[in-house]
Amino acid sequence: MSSDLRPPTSDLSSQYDHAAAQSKWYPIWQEKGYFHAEADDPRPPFTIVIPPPNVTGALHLGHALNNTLQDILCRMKRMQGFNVLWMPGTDHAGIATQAVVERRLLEEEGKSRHDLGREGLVERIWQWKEQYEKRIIGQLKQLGCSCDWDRKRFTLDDQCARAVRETFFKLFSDRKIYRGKRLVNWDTFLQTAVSDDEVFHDPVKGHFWHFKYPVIDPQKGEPKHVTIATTRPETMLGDTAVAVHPDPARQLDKVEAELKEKLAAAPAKEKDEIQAQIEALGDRRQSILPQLIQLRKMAARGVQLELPLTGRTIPLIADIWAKPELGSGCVKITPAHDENDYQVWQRNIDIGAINILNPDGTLNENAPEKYQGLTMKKGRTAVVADMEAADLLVEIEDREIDLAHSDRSKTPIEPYLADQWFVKMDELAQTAMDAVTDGQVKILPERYTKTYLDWLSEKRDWPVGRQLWWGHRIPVWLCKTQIKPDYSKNLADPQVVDPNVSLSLASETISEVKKQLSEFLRAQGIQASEYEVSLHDHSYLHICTMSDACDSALLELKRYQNGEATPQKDVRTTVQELMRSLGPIEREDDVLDTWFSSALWPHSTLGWPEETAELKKFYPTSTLITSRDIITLWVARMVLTGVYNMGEVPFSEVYIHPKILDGYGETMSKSKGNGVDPLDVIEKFGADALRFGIAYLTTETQDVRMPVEFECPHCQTLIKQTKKNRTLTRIECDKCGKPFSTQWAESHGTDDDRALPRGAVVSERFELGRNFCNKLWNASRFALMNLEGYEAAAVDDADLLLEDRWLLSRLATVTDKVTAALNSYHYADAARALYGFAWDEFCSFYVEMVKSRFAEPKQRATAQRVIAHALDTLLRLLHPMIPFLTEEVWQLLGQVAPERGLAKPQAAAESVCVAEWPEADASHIDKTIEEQFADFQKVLGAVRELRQSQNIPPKEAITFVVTCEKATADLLMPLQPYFESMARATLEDAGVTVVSSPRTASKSLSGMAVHVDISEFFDVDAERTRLEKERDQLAKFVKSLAGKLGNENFVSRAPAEVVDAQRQKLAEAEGQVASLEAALAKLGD
RNA sequence: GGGCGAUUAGCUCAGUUGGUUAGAGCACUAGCUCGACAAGCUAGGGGUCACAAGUUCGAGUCUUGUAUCGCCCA
Repeated sequence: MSSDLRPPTSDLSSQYDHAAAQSKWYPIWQEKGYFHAEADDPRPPFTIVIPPPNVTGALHLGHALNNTLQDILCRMKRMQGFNVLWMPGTDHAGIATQAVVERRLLEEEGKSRHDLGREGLVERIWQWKEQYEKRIIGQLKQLGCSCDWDRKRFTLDDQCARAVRETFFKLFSDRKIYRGKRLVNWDTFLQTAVSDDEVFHDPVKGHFWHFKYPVIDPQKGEPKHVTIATTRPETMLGDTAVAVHPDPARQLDKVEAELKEKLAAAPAKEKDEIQAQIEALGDRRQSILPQLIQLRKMAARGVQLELPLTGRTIPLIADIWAKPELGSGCVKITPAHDENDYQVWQRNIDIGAINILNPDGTLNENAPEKYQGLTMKKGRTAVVADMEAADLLVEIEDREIDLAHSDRSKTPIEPYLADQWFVKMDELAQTAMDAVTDGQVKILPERYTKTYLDWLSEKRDWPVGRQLWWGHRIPVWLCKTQIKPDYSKNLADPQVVDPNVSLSLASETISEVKKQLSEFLRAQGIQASEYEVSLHDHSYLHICTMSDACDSALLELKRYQNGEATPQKDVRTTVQELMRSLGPIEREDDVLDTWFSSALWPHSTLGWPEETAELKKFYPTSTLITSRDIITLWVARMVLTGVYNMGEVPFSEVYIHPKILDGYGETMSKSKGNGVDPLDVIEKFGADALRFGIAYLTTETQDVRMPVEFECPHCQTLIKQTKKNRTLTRIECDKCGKPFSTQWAESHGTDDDRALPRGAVVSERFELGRNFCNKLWNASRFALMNLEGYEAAAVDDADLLLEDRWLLSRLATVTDKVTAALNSYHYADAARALYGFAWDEFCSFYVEMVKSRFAEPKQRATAQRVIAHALDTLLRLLHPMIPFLTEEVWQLLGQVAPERGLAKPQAAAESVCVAEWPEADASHIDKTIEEQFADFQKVLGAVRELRQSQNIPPKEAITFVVTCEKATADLLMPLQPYFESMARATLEDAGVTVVSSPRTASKSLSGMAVHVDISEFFDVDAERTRLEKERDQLAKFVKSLAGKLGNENFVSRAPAEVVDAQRQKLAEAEGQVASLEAALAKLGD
């Protein structure tokens, strides 16, 4: 694969060309099949399933983070010899995608989904999906992700559909799927229920209307009206009761006690306010309590109220939801349109519930005729006006209301009572909790286990139906039986949803229907195993189908019912019977919640329900890397379905990574205009820089703030993104004044805006990665330039110089550190270790020191072998983070040094992708060598510092001596050439007694002192100032140490080694002070 | 309202079980084009570790409280 390479010579550019490397290597990796995993590969498997990105839109920086982290792990594991499968794919993201396509349809063509019809719209969404899936996959490839593209899946593809159907059928057969009435968050724009998780709350300015409801036939002394207050007056049309607290006096006591407790604990500035509240409560005892007690008695008597405007009467009831401490103490109850009122209804089932809304948010036939068809907003105005006209409006207060909005359409949510499909969660949730508490699934960082367990422990049933067209259609047919069961038995209240009760009670009565149905279906060639029937609400049949053939058969039945077809003779009698006992049969229109299909992702992608070789080999997967906001929605549900379908958890570890925020600490999103397209970063800095930057900032505790800038496409000036300018469609450059368009223009701009050149959004935080890549590139160039004549051979330890041993020792340490860090998801630690080693040790010292050795024929060969080996190891360690650069250099290195290694040189792998992951050679780790080298570094640093502080021009050669112990002197003297080349300084002597020139600038180090001869550059004042400053600093340190050691408590209670260490430090520091004093004395006046 | 997390240099962040004079990158200052690298090199300035109390011989690190910010859940 090296045929198309340039020769590795010095004509390589001094800037790393990331674009070229990216476009060259990715296709080759793919052709070579490095990313493809086979089930019959005997090596141990390592599997990650990608958190499938939504096909809603292109990937943003958060995805880049998520996928980079996965890729780093996959690439390392691949090098470690695992059979790595990274399963890629995308998510159909039901509601989100349909909403995007619908919005676009409306904006661009002025059409609604109803204009297109179900098939037409779904067709459009498929087109959208194709377009964005392509873009997303392109982005992942640009990023360097080593996914097995031969196995790409989509949550709505045939394979996933099979898994979904199988799972649904299994759940249905296990009686874990039921249909119930629930108050849902109704999005009137999209006309679908949205889950709680898709709702956000926004405070808006609103009002509090106080209404009077007349009491019917009040007894003497009883009030003629009951006052209630509401923020949503139009819902009164659906009221079914007014509630008063069952024990208002005790409730007031309770509230008062709580307030007093709060008062005692409250900080001074809040005390006044709480005190005022307590007093107000006291007043209420006088003003309102007697009346509430009276109302309570009236409720017990069964008093009815007149519900104004409707001609209905509603009961006054007693319920704890009424708050005697607030407002009038009474509350209207609208069970079909308020969560709390719904709960009241559950406790007082007789009051019933009245749904006054149409799916489109207008008032329906349950409202009085004059309001029907009005929107809620218009209904509100009308109701308020009519109440006022009837003299039943008491007052209007201003009030801020926390209003629920749909995350998808951004319109207000209407609570709405609707039939919904649910998955029973009690047992399923428990299995998912057990998996984590047993330690079968480990969540990292550990604190997120709490999020997971807390959510599951609520065991709330999962509403899985969505009134959408884009998704897996629920495979159920519904119809009403015409056979009336005998309800003379004492049935549970039909309003209470309990499928088990209904089922057992009514089972006898439907056996007849079931028999007819199975006869019919058998005649159509349908097996009993292909469908499952259950009874709902005593008279509704739910037929869950497992096959398309079964659906066709039922469709045929529907056609008979509609008179569109006539049954064959042989089934005619059966069909006639069936048609007598069944009402019209309809297929469920709803589709499943997207998370239903994503929940199956780890096993559905591997072929379940087929028992595939892949499933056997790669399930359970190894690890899941995802972001914390879907721990509950996705992770928990994958565990639950994994255990349910496979009998085994889907993965053993879950790593939750941080989130990328913008410079203001806000989450990035397209809708805020502060998103960053990874491609912009890749174009400007390169994929390697992006990846390294991401790894570098992926720490365990913190989310990451990333201030972002627009880059002017005309002059490359960076313009800080602010909350204000991020939603402009065009910006004029601060510097060149020319306008450019922004990403906001794509969705909100005019054609004129979009015609302008686009300003990329980038962040200077990726400069770190770019600079690092460039540094490595140049260090590699240096090595390549000097490897001419390289011959592989075993290197004898005796031939290694101090710097070689030091480098190898450090390399071994770093190898261990990086491996351990990556294995435990400490990406930043790994990145920082590599950055520090490569830049500050390999480049700044080893490369500098080895320069002179390349000029020495005798030393050249060993130096070449060591540097080739070190570079080889470094490339392998860095490859998971910066795959393109490392591959580029790996190939170049392979041309001049095809065989590498110290003890036993071996042929290098054909690609760094498949090279072996380095193992630290423990025999190379040598603390003594590292300490000795540190002495050298200190002396070199002192010389450089003195040179600068004395303003000695860099070109001037200087001489210096070092006072130190003999052993140190023996170490330093042979390093003479390095002082020469790295500080342009000659070490003339070193030892216990050395003769220094009369005029020196000195620096004292622990156990050593460096004296630079400055006869020719002498600046007494500068030197004195510097020495004094240093002495004062040290004196302070000495004082603090002496104080510490003088403290009897410290000496007696601290561990001996700590005390000893302090003593040693003190002695050293005192020595340094003395030598500084001496140097000062030598300066004279 | 409940839970989780954060607050360290102008900015973005590290700082392992408490133990040197608290680190890095960017930005800043001064000097440097020496054949790997100006996206660079050398040196330098810059911090009361949010605030308060406590535990301890010793606190950026542990405890409690306060303030501010973020996220999740109701």
